[in-house]
Amino acid sequence: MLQIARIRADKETVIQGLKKRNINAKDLIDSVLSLDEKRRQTQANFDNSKAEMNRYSKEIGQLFKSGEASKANILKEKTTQLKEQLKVLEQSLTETTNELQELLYQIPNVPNVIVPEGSNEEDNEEVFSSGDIPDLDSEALPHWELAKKYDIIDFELGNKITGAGFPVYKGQGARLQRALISYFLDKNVAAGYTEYQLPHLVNEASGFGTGQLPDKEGQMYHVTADNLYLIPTAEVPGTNIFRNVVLNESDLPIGITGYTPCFRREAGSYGAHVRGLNRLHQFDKVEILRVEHPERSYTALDEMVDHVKSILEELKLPYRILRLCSGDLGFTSALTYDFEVYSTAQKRWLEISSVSNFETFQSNRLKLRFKDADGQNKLAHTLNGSSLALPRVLAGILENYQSSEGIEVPEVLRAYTGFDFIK
RNA sequence: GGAGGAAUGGCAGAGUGGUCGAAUGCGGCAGUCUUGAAAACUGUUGAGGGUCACACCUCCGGGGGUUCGAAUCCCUCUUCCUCCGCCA
Repeated sequence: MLQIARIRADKETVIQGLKKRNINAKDLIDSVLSLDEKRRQTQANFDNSKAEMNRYSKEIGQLFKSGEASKANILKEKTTQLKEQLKVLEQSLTETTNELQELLYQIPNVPNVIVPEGSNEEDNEEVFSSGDIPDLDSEALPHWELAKKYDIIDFELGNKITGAGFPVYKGQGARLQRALISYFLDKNVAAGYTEYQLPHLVNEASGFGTGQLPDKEGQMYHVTADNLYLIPTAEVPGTNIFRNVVLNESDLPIGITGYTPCFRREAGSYGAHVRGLNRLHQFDKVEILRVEHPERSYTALDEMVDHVKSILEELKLPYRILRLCSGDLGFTSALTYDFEVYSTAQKRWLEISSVSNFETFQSNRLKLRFKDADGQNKLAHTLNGSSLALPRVLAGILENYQSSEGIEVPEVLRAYTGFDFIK
């Protein structure tokens, strides 16, 4: 959520920024500003009436104390009309505030100036690529075939137990998964992130805190009996640690990492793109998350990108980094880098990480602040990224490391898996 | 799951209808004193809205209600504690 103060002070920059997202926000911003004006006016009216009422109450109290009950009762009668008026004003204030809030919820984050203009993923800007795409022979298999051949992932069993999109990892497949999780977490901890184990279900307030609610309600699994939601990403419980928190400036920066399963309904997804591990209802992910001083957040973003890079270098997978264009940029993000690994057998790129700076967009909604040197409370910047999403990394490993002898385990993982080859 | 009790400022802890945004203690900050520090003393110390700045308004777990007036009374939800039951 954008700060109303920013819109008030810097209306044109906001409109220009949103134009990049192909949004003509002028009318929306104008309604926001006029509603804001109305809200403040209503607030002032309410406050004045309330102040009057408070004066009456005080006076009545004093009259009762000094035994002048009849005088007090006369005053009491005077308050009835005022009371009615207060009720009306309060209702109007609530309505206006809510209306304003709803409009603000509709406005996406203002893209950073370096976000390239564009309408869809075609316009994303490749900023880096690394690793050779192996020249596989014609017998190269896509990962779902490899999974079957080596009996390491059982999609049908998942269908039986739960439904489509809930694969079962078996034997070396399961151990490879566990190895990846441990390896990612160890890398993150070594880079200074504090490891957390977070709840996999969250309440409504947390859903609102990170913006999954009310907009994307249909994307989450909802446990209606207890009104809890299965997390679609560790970002939700991880970021809500900081809901309604005032930090000391010296607490910053904060870095957190955690492994969680992620649950996504993916309503409306189908076809070849959801084949195998490409798109699942349940998958594993290790997340990194930072809370930063506004002056440092873009340095932090670069650090995060470099960190994820180093993981992919160690895994020796062919990958590229994209700077998302304005049309592909997420609602809450000001700047996002996507990491994609090349799926050699499918001949397509698979997104395995997305690293974003939200600036104050999340913290404004969360009320995540820090006390600066002058004792002022200011909104902190939040960032997060995957390091990494497991299924597509696994797909990348299976496909890129395959040979007639089996699937070689990337060297860095061998200490974790305890085996060098999947045969 | 059942029965009781509780939730107040960074922490501890008073306050059971009327100048209570809230006593007191601890902690934090500033000052006096000191070569420096400690101790002692003095002052200060929550958040949001609003204003050029004041004024003013809101907030005592969340939501709703009663009342001229609510931290205080009522309803409801949540969380914590004690006891019973169940259980990895």
